[in-house]
Amino acid sequence: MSAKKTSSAPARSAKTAAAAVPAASIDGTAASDTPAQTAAPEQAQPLFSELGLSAPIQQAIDEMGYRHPTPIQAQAIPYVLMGRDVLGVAQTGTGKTASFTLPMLEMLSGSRARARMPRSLILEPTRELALQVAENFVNYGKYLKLTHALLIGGESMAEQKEVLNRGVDVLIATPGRLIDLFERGGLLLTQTRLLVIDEADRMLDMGFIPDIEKIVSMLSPLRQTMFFSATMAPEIRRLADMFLSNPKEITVSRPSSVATTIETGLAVVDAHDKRRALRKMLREADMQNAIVFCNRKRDVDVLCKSLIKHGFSAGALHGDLPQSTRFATLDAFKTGKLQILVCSDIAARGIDIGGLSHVFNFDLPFHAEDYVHRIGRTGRAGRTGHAYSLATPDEEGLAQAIEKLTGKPIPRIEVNGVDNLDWSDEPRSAGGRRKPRKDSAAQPKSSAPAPAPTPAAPAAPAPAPAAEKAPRKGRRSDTAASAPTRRDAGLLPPAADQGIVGFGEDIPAFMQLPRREKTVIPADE
DNA sequence: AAAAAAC
Repeated sequence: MSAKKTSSAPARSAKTAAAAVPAASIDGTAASDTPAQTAAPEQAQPLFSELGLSAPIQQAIDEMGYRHPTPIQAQAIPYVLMGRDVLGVAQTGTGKTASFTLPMLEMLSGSRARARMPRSLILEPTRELALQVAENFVNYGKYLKLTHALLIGGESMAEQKEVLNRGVDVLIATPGRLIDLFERGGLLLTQTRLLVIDEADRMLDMGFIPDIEKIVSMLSPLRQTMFFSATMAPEIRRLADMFLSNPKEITVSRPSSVATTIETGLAVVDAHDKRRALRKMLREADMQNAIVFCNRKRDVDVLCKSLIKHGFSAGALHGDLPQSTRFATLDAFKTGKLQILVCSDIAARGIDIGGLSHVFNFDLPFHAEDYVHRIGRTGRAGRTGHAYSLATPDEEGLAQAIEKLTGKPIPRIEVNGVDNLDWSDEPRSAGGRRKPRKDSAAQPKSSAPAPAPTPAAPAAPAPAPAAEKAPRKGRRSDTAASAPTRRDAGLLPPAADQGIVGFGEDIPAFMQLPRREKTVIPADE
């Protein structure tokens, strides 16, 4: 497949991209996620060569060193090739992605794409997952002349349109951009006969289902549909009934229940001690690489900066970062250039990183099920994983919800060098949810409180601090004396990198507050 | 409460 990417995604080593398909054998034992393979190794395992894939695809599989399909692959591929709808209940790490990419390549290899009419469509909830699927197509389609396009937000639409105009065989998309482009007339889905809805449970959580319904309604009812979800909640079942017709249902479970392959621990500390506690844990862990989850994007930035400041090799990943940074950071982590990935729940599910030794929860997740997804990033391929969490004394409820869901208590652990607390302890810092900020030096605070940074700040014509209260609007008309600019027309965001101009010495205090992207790390010791 | 996803 000649990879026509609309993204500027960095090249990926075959090893990491192939991680969705567990290696057949590394050290003599089946590096499998499935009980079928570990429980009955003496049983003859199916071979890829028996699945009816043609020579170019088989050769790509061979070259990547795979001989045995995973259970979901062995079960799904024949049915997909038969033209059946498939309902797959499987998580990442089971080889799910190749269970649809391989037969899709086979079915598409006979003919060619037509302009603006993709022949197949794969829907993914996040851009990172979309990229991961695209890499799968590149790897397995290397001996086919098929094209694919990545249709995701955050990147140039013109470029994506151009690729679509030339015609693509496989379109891999996140819902927002797909609908956007469709509504602009850049896309026709009438010829799309293969549809994959991946990570359906997550799409549901993220509120994508109306979008998915809309997209499905654009497709021909003659299509073949593959629908994947990690769980089969009633709501998901209802969706499956709506989108699929007489599907072959395939369920594969992951053997790694939390207890057996992941060692867990929970330390209760004061909020002020969290970063110190984490550093201690990071230093004392026998750690190859680690993901650290935070509940908030802001905290991801703060924590990552702090870790770097303390000499750790860390990078940040969350949805407010530019797309190029997101892909580059993930790639650096996967290839070992970064040891620690600090992220939001953007990476809690789906993203497949081979050989991750540790997961840390800097915050306990709000929803217990997210805990399971987060720590499921480690403990793969037969190795013991490690998942350690930090909690504050007021978060007993979150911990209990997790223990109830998993049916296992999380052993309490203590971190050296910080106050190890108990649920009954009072938070050290009084004053409710917000910690009192000790950032006096960084922020020039005049005796009068700084005005809120709302451009709409209405009449406040105090004489002396007049300049301080000047709304941004005034600044614009000041700088753009005569000719209105695109920025004035609201076509461009306010200049981010150009310092503050137009005030001479009298720059309003609020404009000197740190910007979001210039994260200030509050003191923690 | 938070995160993700379109400009």
